[in-house]
Parts: sequence; C-alpha cells; structure tokens
Amino acid sequence: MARSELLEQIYTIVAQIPAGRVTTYGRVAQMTEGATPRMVGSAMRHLPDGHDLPWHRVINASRRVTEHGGAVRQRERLRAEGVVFDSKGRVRSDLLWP
DNA sequence: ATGCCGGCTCAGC
DNA sequence: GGCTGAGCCGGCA
Repeated sequence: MARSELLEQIYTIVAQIPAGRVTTYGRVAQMTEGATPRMVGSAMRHLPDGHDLPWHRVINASRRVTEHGGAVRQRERLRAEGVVFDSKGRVRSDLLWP
C-alpha cells in the first residue's frame, strides 16, 4: 500500500469522526490497510494548509490529548464541541467513536 | 546514506 | 490505572 494512499485513507477516516466524538490514533490506524499509529500522528502533524479535517478529534489510546504544540487548542476545540473530560483529563469513554 | 525526533502503542510490572 | 522500555517507521536536516 503506497504511503500516499494510506494518507488518503487516514484523511478520509478522520473526516468521518462526528462532532462531539473522538477516536484514537491506533483506531484510525487499524481502519487503514497498514498504517501505524505513529503514521497517523505524523499525518496530523503535517496537515496541509486549508485542510478541513477535524484533527482535534483524534486522541491517544489512554483517552487523553497528547501534549504537543497544539494541545491547548485541541482541548479548547473539543470542549467547544461538548466533549467532556474527567478530572484527570481523560475523555468520557462513551464519546469514543467506533 | 545517517541520525534524530515525533500528536503512539503495547507488554510487563 | 500509572511507569517504563522497547518497537516502529516516516519526515526532515
């Protein structure tokens, strides 16, 4: 599977995540044909300008927003969509997208 | 080519 | 659940 195709698949999948729901890098990776969680993270990091992808709806396997440059913005966006975090910063498990 | 750094995950404690 | 230590592998200098 060509990397460009995997990238396409990743974008397509992320675009499917409904507002107010989240999923993990690992889940997205499994839905593709061979991408690894790190590739998904990398794909989110290097998103092209003008993208309309809900990148903020992708979190890590422990249901937290990984610390990185845009982590604060990411949490803001999620909160704005009604995503609830518990006291430890973990999102409610029932908000996970299959 | 080489080396280092990631928006990760999983197994083992 | 939390902490640690591999694996893994594309991107970029």
